[in-house]
Amino acid sequence: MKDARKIKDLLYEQVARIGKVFSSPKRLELIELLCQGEKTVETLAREASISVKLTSSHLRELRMAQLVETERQGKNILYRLANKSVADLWVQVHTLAEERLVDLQLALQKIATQPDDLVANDRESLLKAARKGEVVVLDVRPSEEYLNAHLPFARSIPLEELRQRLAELPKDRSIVAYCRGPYCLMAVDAVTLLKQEGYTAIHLREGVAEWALASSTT
Amino acid sequence: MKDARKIKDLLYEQVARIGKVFSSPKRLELIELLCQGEKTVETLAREASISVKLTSSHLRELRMAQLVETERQGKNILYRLANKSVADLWVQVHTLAEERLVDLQLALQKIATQPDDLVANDRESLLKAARKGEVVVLDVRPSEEYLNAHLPFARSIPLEELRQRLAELPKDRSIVAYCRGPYCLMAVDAVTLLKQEGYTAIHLREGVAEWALASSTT
DNA sequence: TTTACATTCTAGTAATCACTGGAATGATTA
DNA sequence: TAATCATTCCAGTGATTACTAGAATGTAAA
Repeated sequence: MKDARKIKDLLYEQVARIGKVFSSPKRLELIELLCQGEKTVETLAREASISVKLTSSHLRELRMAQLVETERQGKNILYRLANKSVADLWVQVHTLAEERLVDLQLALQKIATQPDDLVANDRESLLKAARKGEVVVLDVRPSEEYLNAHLPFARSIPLEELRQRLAELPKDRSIVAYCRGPYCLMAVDAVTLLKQEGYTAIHLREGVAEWALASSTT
Repeated sequence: MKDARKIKDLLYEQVARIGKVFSSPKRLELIELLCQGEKTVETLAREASISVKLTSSHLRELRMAQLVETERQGKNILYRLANKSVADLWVQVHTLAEERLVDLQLALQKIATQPDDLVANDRESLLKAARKGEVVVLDVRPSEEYLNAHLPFARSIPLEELRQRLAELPKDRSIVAYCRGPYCLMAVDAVTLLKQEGYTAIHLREGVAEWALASSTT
């Protein structure tokens, strides 16, 4: 058979369809947003700072690669990831990127004002401390995202409300703030604010998707 | 800060560099070949059925994304994956593709003449049977690839030599043949040949990379 | 029906990409 | 030195991509 080549080309082409989805920065951002739960086109567009129309076309790419599903809800159309594997792959791709790309490492270092990130193997000890109430795990994402899924023992105070609700937080314990993941800056802002106000605050780079993948493989 | 957008764009752009590598069919094929061990440009070009020059430029992309390393060995330059994570990501990408893309599922079904694939959860039982010698695990890849890494208890008979070396195989036990992975057709050919010659032969879709990832996560 | 949400079509721009061919350059071995 | 392996530069083709804009279409709630 000399058509072995044709068959192979066809197979790799199909796999490349998935790869293509992960080759556009904006599409990656949309995937990360969808990792936080289902969202409307408008929300996605706003959060990713692009037009509704462009969002729509990126979502179309995602739909054609079978990576997202849609559901009509009244006037809105909700988009969600088709599968946990999609969120997992996003985490694995950005993890490999962080592992290999020096430029990305440098950019991430600039974001963290202090070297106060908790790293992956601290997950167990964080969990233990949170269970005992020794630290407060703080979810600063919008509350819908918290309601969809959150880290164990986490409390929700969206970044927008944080300044008004500071009184809810204790000053005698460490506050571990997290948001959507390493590329979301909300937790960074939260930590900055908390430190200004005299709290002990730590930034956790992991989001729900990162936590879920790490938990399922250990 | 209104430059939060700029920072985010920069971060996602970096991750997309990795995604871009996985968006070209030929690059995927090169990655799969490199999963079998280090290879020269010439070998890669021949195996992927493309020109040396084009191979060289694809490898350049891979190098710029820090996913491969090179080493000079005499006249040749050897390429190898920078990291086990790269092989793992390849497996995860093609696994997700097989999970989500109906076209790919159909194409793969056509390849397997019989529905005689061993599936993932049979790994343990295959291992047990191989250990006891109840089945023969047969590696039909070129012997350099076998020497670089192979499945536990596997024996090496490259596809090219199989017809001449049939006598080495027993007729009273099942022969489980594998090659580079689900997109490599060598094991399919081997099984076809073995069945013609009266052997009991089964096709294992997993290659070394797939096996390694599955073993490390369970 | 009007309004809001969402997609689709067309059309266009600017950029990038995969691939080919020719010619030049290096590095290494014999 | 010549031969081999590999990369690079140039130039060019054809295709695809990301994005924007305007207009039309569809779907569902008020």
